[in-house]
Amino acid sequence: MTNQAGTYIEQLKDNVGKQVKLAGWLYNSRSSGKVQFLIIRDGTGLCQCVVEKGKVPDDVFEQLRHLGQESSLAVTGLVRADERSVGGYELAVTAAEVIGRTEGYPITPKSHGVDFLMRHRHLHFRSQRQWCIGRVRHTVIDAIRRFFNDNGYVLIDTPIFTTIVGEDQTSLFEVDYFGEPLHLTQTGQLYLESAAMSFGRVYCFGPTFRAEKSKTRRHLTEFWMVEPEVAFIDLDGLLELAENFVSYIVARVLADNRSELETLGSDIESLEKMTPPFYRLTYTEAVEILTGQRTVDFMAEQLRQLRDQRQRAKGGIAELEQQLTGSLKQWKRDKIAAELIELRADLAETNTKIENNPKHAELAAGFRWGKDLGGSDETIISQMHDKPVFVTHYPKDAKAFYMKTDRADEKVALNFDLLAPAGFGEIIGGSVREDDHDRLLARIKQEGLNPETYAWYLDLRKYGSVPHGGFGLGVERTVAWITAEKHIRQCIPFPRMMDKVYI
RNA sequence: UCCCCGAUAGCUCAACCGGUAGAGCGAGCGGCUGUUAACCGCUAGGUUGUAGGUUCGAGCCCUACUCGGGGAGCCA
Repeated sequence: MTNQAGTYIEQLKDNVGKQVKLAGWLYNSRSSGKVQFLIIRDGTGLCQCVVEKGKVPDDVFEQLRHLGQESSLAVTGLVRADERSVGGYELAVTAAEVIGRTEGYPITPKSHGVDFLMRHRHLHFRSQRQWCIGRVRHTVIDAIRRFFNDNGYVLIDTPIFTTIVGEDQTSLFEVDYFGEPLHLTQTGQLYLESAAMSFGRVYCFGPTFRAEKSKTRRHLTEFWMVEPEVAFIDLDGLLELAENFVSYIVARVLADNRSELETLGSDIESLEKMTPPFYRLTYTEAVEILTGQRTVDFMAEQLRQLRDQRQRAKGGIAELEQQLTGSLKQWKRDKIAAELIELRADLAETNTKIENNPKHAELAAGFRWGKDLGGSDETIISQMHDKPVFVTHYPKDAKAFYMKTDRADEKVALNFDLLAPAGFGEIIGGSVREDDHDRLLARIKQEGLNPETYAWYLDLRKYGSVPHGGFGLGVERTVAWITAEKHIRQCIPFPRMMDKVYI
């Protein structure tokens, strides 16, 4: 079967003045009696198709007038540039053919709740926002592969069924593997280390599974992670690699998906500043900031701004309510009622932030050296910076057994997290790996892990051990940060969350 | 596992002190030759999450449960 469309919407700019045929779905339509405006999407973009009475057969005009949202159709017409149209081009329709009629499409052009949209995920894809995010995700993944492929890295596919524990036993999904318990991978890193001793620079890229009982906007039980691993590298080398890598991804999205970012409301100006070097803080410095006056002031200022915001919202609501008590035309009342709903939703969100602010301030102030940084602590640090922040040298006891101890300060590990700016939080975690056989063995025992299971991993330290390290970047968190999407469940096609799989 | 919030029309939300449940969008019909989540008129659409309780009377108060949202811990 040949493509029924002669032309895709993204090609319209090269076809001005020509007659073309488009095939797509009816995204929205407006009618003005003798002229109709059909917004059609075809996967490559949106196009306004203008249907004038008399320019098409009367029965076709009538059929289009009653066509439901998301009906599929093919339209033929003349391409012309018009500032008033989405995308700047429109089609003056001369012929149209309905392919699949639709009645009662559930997702309307008005707002919907998260749960409703998730239950209609298979249809939600068609919405503008999801379409934009999907295209950004595509670019992010392509940029990830290109960066490593162009810089001498070899792709290694690490297993999804694993016999080893990377992070924490409790966060693993167990599967019955012909009667034997195995686990779904939570990192490819350990396997990757063995590959790094062969190829030097390697990376793995695939789905990762974590059974953490986390119900937050930055958690999924199944997510995609890319992990490079490099032989003969130190912590500074890793930080440099990570900042070049992240900067490259952002630059690619800015180059390939600018209009999507605009539609999504991303902060393009701020993304353009994402160039090396990023900020560097040690964990100890981060703790000093969190427990110091700077954070007290910062949180107080934030609270003040939130309260202002709340006051403004309340004032707006009161004013609108006052207006409603007067005598008004019905349409005016309705309009005010709609505005009230929006203001109340904003107010509720602001109230939640106000409620959380003191809790987070308290958590930060009460932070003691030795704990891992909490989500809210990361948020505070990242909110204080306009570029990503590396936090390095965490207490080794709070970190995984494979991380190398800093020989200059045995209390800390040679590791780092990368926090995306403006409150997005952690998108990368990485470290230099412990390359001393006896130290690693001791840590494995200390964690209560079985050294026999890790015999092969210990072998890597017996035969030509070298300093090496790597990191993992979460794809969905990166996409969420770049697209300014609040929840990472919107950044993966079919999200799997704690206790919740929709379709 | 813990803390906070919520559940009312297909969807998003109103309903003052407890007194017969209302809008917008969507659907259907009609009007309008440049609309931008178009607009205007009409029509249809409800066992207020479930089970109890208090009351002359419960969407509203009380108890339990179910489901959903946000956050903590943990993490990419």
